[in-house]
Amino acid sequence: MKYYLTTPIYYVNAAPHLGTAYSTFAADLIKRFKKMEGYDPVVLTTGSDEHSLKVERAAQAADVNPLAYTTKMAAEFISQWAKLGIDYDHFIRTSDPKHHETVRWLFERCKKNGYIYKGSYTGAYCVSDEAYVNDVNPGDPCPTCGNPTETVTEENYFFKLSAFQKPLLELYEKSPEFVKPDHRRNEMIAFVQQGLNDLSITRTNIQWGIPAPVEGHHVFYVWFDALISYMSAVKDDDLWPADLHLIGKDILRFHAVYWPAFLMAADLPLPKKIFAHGWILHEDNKMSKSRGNVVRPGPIVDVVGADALRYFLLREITFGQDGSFSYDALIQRYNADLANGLGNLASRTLTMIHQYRNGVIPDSPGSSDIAEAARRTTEITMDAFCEFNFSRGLETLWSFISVIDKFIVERAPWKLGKDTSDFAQKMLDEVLYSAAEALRILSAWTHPVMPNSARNIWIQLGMTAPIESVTFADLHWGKLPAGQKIGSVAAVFPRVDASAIVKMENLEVQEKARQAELFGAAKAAVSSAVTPEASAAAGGEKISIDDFVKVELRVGQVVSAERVKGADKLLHMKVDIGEEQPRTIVAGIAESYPAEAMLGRKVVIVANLAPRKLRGIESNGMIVAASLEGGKPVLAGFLEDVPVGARLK
RNA sequence: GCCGGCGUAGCUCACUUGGUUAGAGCGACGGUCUCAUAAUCCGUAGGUAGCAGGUUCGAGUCCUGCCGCCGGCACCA
Repeated sequence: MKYYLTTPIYYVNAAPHLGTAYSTFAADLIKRFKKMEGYDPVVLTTGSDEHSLKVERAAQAADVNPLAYTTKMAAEFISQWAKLGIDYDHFIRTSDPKHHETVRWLFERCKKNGYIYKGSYTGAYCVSDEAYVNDVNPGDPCPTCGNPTETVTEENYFFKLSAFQKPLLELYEKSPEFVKPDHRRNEMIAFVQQGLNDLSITRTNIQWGIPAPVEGHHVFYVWFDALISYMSAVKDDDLWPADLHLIGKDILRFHAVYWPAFLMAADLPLPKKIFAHGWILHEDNKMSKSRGNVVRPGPIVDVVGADALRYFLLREITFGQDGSFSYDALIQRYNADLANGLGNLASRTLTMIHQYRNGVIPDSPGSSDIAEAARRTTEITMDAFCEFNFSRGLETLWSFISVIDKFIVERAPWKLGKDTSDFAQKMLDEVLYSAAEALRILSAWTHPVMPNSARNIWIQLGMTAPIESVTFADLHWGKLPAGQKIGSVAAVFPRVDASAIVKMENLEVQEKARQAELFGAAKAAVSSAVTPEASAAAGGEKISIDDFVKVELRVGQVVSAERVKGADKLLHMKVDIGEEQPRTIVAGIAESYPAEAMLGRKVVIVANLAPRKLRGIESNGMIVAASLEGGKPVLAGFLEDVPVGARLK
């Protein structure tokens, strides 16, 4: 029976970091686990999401065509995955002609079934960026460049998402396994119950995208492109539907709502399961470029190996929840679990077999207590892994390790070795066989999580069949052949000390610089010292002084401020900017600035912004604040005292 | 603001439907063994189960209120 699973396809504007590596590690683990369960073939798809205006611009700035640009970026992912030892089968790029064909095919099917219509899309458009701005109301300032947006209407193709409210709710109801974990499923139900709006699925202002098979220039918009790659990758292989889409919680809605709706519209089978995992936090903070706390996997792999990182992430973090990464915690777990635990068990067991039995596995049925412990360990771990509860599964395996360690100490084989009586020698055989057999089972079990280290132990045990071919049927007690000659012993997880952290941190600095150069190739072509983000933030083009003076910035003083009822972020203020009446301004700053703190405060106001109603209150202007990605706004202010009404220019 | 979740030892978490002195791993401390990677093993310390009430013979477990944290939506950016 086949098993087809996918990672998200990764957007090529940023290099792989710990979060993307995490998704991919987990997918790789599940692939190997499913193989052990006996599924065949087990196919894993990953890839790159390459179309967008932003990519088009970045390529332009780098003075290369978009395909050349994204090829370079995709190559970075491919080389990272190689370094991390990811065993994927397909790397699908959305720029692949095969994918273009699939997208158009799916579009035609949806259209034939009556779920596509041409309509007009009205949205906020930023003239200076020449781009539609999503999730912004017309008249709001553009989030990228800050210029006011305009309301523009454009002919677009729409997907009738609204028609799928009921079918989706039925799907969630009938297939409780479709969205996992359960609380995510509940969120999706709540979201769909609120009603669904049709989706605009094409754009006319983008060149770098998949042309829609319609009159005029229309290119498919992100989700009616990226999602379909899961299908494109295996279109000819009879693998659809996917058994699992593994994703991060941030893109759940697209996978759990849009994607099944597209497929239903096209009358195609639905994926079996969408599993949303959590985020990796860096020392309890969300990783983001603007905070500069992004951790990359490469340096960690260079110092402690990919297996150690994989083990850490999957053991430390309950799969599905957010979790925290720190170099410190990594090293601690490495030493405690891998070096002192599994590594040491392998080392002591194999050394004793060399020492007392000339490197030959003794002939003994082993201890029945240990055999029973092994059986229960497999049973519990199997349940945990089947539910993708990897941390629980690993915990179970490690408690088995401690059972063996305890068993060895109780039987004291080093004493038995000195006792030549038959009884003692038979007992010694039993101890050594039990430990070795436990080790064989443990290495097979840990193979999906730590492929290289597990193979290492497997080979040291003298096993000849490739560990990749092991299935759970091979895990029964007693399958370790007596008389087998074991290999030479070498530490699988040498202990590391705090200097490893320094090494990783130093390498991280280098890796950051390397990636910045790679992904910042645009900067050389644009202008001397601007990064791609900065140039994008500046709108990608220069404006004249005339453009600037159109924006009337004035100093104002807050004369009253109160929270807007029913909104977390809104502050309703009256601001004196030297006019007869104070202006009414509603601003989304309440989370960082309580009303009391605003009273009397001098602020910078965009005075000639078109009025806009927010929660029923007409706002006449906007307060200038630094807006950090994912962070709270910080108000602009002055170091010297400035009279109310003064113009900024 | 609406909906949902969580709050148990220094850290990470467990405790099946309410039932004896609330457990585990890591970390700390003390001891032990010598096969082993200053590893293993044994032991010790450490918890008013967020706070306050209530139901009950009995509550970490059920109910209410409050405090704190998180997620989704709204809203904002």
